[in-house]
Amino acid sequence: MPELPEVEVTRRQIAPLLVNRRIVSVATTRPSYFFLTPPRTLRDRLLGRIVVGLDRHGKYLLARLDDGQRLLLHLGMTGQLFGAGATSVRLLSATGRGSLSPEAQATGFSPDGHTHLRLSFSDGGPQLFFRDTRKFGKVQLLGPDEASERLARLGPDALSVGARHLYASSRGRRAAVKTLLLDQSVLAGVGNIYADEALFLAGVRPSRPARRLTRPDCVRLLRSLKRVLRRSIETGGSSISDYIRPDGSDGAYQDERRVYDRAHQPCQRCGTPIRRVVIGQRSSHFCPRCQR
DNA sequence: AGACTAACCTGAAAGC
DNA sequence: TGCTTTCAGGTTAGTC
Repeated sequence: MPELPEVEVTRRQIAPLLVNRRIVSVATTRPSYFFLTPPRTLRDRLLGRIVVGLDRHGKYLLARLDDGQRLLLHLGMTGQLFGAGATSVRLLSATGRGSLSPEAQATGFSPDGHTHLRLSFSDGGPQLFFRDTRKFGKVQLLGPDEASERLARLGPDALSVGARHLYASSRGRRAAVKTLLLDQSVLAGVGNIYADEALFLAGVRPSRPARRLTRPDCVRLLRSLKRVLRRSIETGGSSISDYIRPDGSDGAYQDERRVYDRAHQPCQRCGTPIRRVVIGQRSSHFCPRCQR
């Protein structure tokens, strides 16, 4: 369940392991739909490249390469990026690349049969691993022109979108507002946990038809959403089912959630038991009294 | 176009 | 105890 905050925390922790390093070997598991770009092609086109930056849009990570290609990574449900196999941290810092945090070394992760991608670098430092038990994650290499085309399917990043956009997108939609928030082509980055949390904070019931949102509703909803997302990034994300940070530690936002996975427990604001319903094939949690 | 469904995958948890 | 079923979730292809 990595959503925007977990992906952002991952981006920040993994960037030092990737940026300004030259790829010298690419190891993968067998071809599968996990590899939108086949392993062979990946290897051919990644060897010798230097990563010049690591960006995020919604739940996607995009590694920019020195030849203009972009490596797109999606963590799906259970994807984890981590570094390991450091042979010389000192070498890295000595070459002026910035030092890797000590935590980045001892991750508690270890490569196994679910580790689908391994990158090694010319400095002999830590390798980068992409592990994904359920293989809902994605790896795709895009040419300079393909990247924007691929991202065009996504709406603006949830952290940078305005209430007007949400209001406009909600017009004429009979489906639940919860579904709207989860629609990555409307806004990118929101998943099940933060949709529920934002709706609670805004006092909006997840089942409300999107077209019934007023402008003020949209303002409150977006404000709540950003607050929840920012706070989660601050606390390292939610470690609810599978997610742990690249450095191996747990996030802490799960301790702050108000409704997600709290069915039958009292609402922290009014004491009414939290309810769970299914909307758009997703479990949704809300307070029947605080959310209308 | 929007709305709804099934499929992809695996491990944990619940059911028997 | 041990086998079987159910469930979770992000995305996409397919159908109406």
